[in-house]
Amino acid sequence: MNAQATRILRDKAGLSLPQWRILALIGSHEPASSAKLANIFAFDKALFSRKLKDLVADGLVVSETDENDHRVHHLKLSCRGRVLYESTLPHMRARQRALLGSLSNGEVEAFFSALEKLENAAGLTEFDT
Amino acid sequence: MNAQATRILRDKAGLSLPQWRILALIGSHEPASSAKLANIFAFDKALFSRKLKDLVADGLVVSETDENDHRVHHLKLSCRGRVLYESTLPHMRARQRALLGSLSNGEVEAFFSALEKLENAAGLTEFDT
DNA sequence: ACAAATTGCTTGACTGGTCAACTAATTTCG
DNA sequence: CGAAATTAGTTGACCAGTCAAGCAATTTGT
Repeated sequence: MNAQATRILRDKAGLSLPQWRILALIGSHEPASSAKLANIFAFDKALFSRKLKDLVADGLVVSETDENDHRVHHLKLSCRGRVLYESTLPHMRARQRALLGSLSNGEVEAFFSALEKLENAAGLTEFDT
Repeated sequence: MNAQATRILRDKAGLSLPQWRILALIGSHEPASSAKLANIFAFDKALFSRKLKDLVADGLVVSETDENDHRVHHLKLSCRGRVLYESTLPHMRARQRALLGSLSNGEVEAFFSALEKLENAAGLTEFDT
């Protein structure tokens, strides 16, 4: 599944998967969001920092430091970034529909429910024995 | 979940996750199996080769080249390897039970069924549009 | 028999991802 | 105020995993 997404993004947008995730995160959380807000999305801050740097270098994202707090950077898509985001989004939505379309609504719900339970079980089990 | 397994293996056996997977693969497919047989288990052959080298260097696995075909290596656990395998297996089985125990039998079945469908959908969808 | 294809495996180069240490800016609190 | 704790973000080091190229042994086809 990962490889599929990677291939689509490379062919359609010239982006890596983490780059797309960040671009989409910013695109869907504008007008302003700091990396901290993105951090809440279970996205490693180190990876975020590095891939964001690429996006800024490519001119897809503009980052300007806050006036009051010089630590925070406000991120938004550049014109090119927004165009790329909006032209890529339909492809990724289509992929998502195609993936989830192989399952019934009930199956989708059960799948995510089970996944969540597994995650919780993995996190809570201590195994000090 | 991955991190949980990694921590258990580090604490109980001093193994990395891929090392354990290889050790368990050999341990459960003795008396003899070449890396090719392991390759069928969706295990990247490059990673297999490198991690196997570590296991051999650590004296947990013995590798002897086939008499007739000098390309293939027959792999089996050393004494220490077998002891480690058999002492680690219960911990990993307990983990698996704890994980799957958070789900009903029906949920487990539905989860793997959905996962398989998703994998197929990802593999088959072409997205040439 | 012997060149060409195949097979088993190794190596190199690269991306993704995680953790810990670090810097700098800011807030908290005695 | 000013030292200590917190927060935002960067960097370094490392492991997992994948892909392609390579090498040597073997099989195939003529």
